[in-house]
Amino acid sequence: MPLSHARTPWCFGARKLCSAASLLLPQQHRSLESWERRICRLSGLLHRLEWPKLSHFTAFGERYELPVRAASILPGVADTTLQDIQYLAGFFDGDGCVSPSSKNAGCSLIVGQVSHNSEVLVLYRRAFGGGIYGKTPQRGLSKSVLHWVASGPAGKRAAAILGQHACAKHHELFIASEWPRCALQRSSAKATLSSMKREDVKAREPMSWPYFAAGFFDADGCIRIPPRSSSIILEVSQKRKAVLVKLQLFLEAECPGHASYIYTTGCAHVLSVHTSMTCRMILAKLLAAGLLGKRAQAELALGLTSSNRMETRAALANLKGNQSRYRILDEAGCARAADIQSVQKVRLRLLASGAVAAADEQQVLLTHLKQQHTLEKAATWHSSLRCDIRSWLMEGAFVVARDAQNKLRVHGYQHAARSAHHKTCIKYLWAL
DNA sequence: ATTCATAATTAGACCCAACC
DNA sequence: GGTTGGGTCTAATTATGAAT
Repeated sequence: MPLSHARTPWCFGARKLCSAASLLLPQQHRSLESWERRICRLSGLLHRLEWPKLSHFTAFGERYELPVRAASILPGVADTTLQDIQYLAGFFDGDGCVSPSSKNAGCSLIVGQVSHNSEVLVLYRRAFGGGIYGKTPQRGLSKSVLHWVASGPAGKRAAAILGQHACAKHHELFIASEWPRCALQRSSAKATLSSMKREDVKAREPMSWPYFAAGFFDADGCIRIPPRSSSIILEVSQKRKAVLVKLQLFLEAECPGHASYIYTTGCAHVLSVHTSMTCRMILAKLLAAGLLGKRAQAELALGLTSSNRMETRAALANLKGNQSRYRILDEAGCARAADIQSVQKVRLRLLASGAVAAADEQQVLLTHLKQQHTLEKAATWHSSLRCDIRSWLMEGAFVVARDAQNKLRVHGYQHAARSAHHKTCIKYLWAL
């Protein structure tokens, strides 16, 4: 059983330890290289931290033991509302996968989702049957993942129903719903599926708020509060540009006067709405249409004011995945970024007016500010890493294997003497 | 306001195999 | 043939700050 924070003496010492360490090793004197070396070592340790396999998850206030076996009797069609189906179709367009099973015997529908966002998987099971299974345990910054799988008759029926409402994957769903019996035709169906996944297929027209709002946005959307202003930005990123174009047309019709942009980054396309008023309107409509996974995020964003900007940004970051956990600027970081931008503006103005010497002075200042910013960001990253590793070890995570470059040897937290284990870990953290 | 670059997580695709 | 439970690999996605 993991030690509780309230009772653990190590936990009481954690903050003191951080501050004591910073006194012993004056952080302002550390070079960027030194920070990067320390971050690299801690990241190595972080990526080897694993939680015990998930035995259950909770959704809609109910506890579900894993695996949630496939239902033997399919749910009735009448049990699910049209809005639910549209939502699930939107979500499937965003995060679903049509995949032939081994030897092409059948075709399964799969939706994967991090375990804290498992409500949607329960919705799929309620609507179409199928089962919910654990996939990967939580390791490092990667959260544990669950997946809903519907195969056989359940899969076929789900594909047929979802296919009527999906805009991007309706062809794939149609193939799954009509999975052939003949082996030769199955091979060809598999090949067609593969080619569809690679191409930007023609998106179908019927968009609705439950589809976009809830489903598609829940799966593929992003709510942002930029570091330098109290505004909201909504983004939807997709490999298939055609879907985003349809979405843009839908928003134009639904939110007159709104401004959105589609730009390409790498191999994906992003639809971005950055006018705060429009974003608020869209968020309100999304909530009304049954936004589920990002409901808390949307509500937080709608409560944004100029006075609670930093708290809202931090709270929003807590509700999201860990992709950028250590890159999010704190209050001081945002202030530094704002300083850099204002000096940059002054420099450009001076350059435009021909005051080259003064502009050069600003350039020197700018370089200094940027260096300082980089250094401070690294220090914050390092400090967050230390705190995370410490608290995750206390919550029951264990180190899975020994790293070739890393001299530390830590035994599984579950099996080793707890205090000895913690002393080793904290000694290690102290040494960094 | 608009667009871009980037990092890291995660989704997706493709496996396999045991079992019912 | 379908269900369950895993695995791996990498492209896609999600999220960010920052440049223009």
